[in-house]
Amino acid sequence: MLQLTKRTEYGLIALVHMVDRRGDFVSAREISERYHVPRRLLAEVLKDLARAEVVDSQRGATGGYALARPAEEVTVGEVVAALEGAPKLAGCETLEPSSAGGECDLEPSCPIRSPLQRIREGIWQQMQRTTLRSLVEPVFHITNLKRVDPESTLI
Amino acid sequence: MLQLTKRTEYGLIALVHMVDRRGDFVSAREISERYHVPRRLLAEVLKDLARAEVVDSQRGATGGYALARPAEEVTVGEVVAALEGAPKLAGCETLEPSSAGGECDLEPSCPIRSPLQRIREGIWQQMQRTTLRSLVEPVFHITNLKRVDPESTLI
DNA sequence: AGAAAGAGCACCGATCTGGTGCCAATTGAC
DNA sequence: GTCAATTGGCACCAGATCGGTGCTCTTTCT
Ligand code: SF4
Ligand code: SF4
Repeated sequence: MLQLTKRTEYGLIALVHMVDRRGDFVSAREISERYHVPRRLLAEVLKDLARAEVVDSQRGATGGYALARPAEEVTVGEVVAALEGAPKLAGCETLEPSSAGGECDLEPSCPIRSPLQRIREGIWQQMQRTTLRSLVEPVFHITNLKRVDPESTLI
Repeated sequence: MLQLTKRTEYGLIALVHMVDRRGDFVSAREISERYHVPRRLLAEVLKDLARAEVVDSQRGATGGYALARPAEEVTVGEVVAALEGAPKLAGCETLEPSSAGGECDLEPSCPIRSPLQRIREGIWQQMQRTTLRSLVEPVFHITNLKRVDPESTLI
């Protein structure tokens, strides 16, 4: 449906909350109460982010989560990839040469396969050059855009 | 899941097939056999595209579908919007002030709402400047990119 | 010992998606 | 006029996905 899942949104919210708090472990409960997000689901999401080494996790009474890297080095694309897999846009794009083959049986005659991949590449790059820092401070985002898109109000 | 639906893919395939055939009405059956796409589903999709005035439809024995405008004036974004609604990326973005309100109950405290909208805007613009013509002849697409993105190999 | 936190896993209901069935209306060919 | 081919409209289905929860176990601080 060309829409991010709630899991990804919750993950981004949590990550933004952790920006500039390195070393300070924040519990899932705290975040869930702060933003009115289901606690258990958020925990599940943060677990996945810990697996992807986007955040560090600490167990125990005063445990929680903290950014594993500075906010400038964590991209939205990375978060999306960790929580819902690399964006595919079309069903045929096998990133890994997955063994259980036949994704789409009309690949040979499909006239839109490679064009769609080009579009997806653009979306992907946009997400990869959007960092957590640029989420919390829009200036960074605009700067990044300027670098590749001089005229912001096109069309 | 950040992926186009099969409906949209089938629609794009059909539209690409109609490029440079203005005035010639192509039946859903012909396209379905040519690309091995479910005939009934394709018909449903083309019906929606006809409603959105992307294609003209003609009933009867020699009927079918044809592009309503030249391929340079039909954008991928328009097709996506017609087949799965304008891309939202997040659940809260109400394009129309929809009466049945409460999309997301944490809007007031959500720290990622407006940043996500910016990203979505970028994706949306990319789809809107990709025309049917640029799908069938990649040169157009590259040209369009050049106009706004002088360095193609960024990152 | 006890409280607070994450890890793991299974599970559920609602929604969306891909796809089909069936019939009516339209139109051209014979 | 009749027939075949086509679109239009609607309902319906099975499977996948999504949002969310329950329960138990382990870890760690107090
Ligand atoms: S081969 Fe074509 S129809 Fe099949 S998944 Fe890829 S883009 Fe879509
Ligand atoms: S308000 Fe925030 S969490 Fe809710 S749908 Fe919008 S972006 Fe997502």
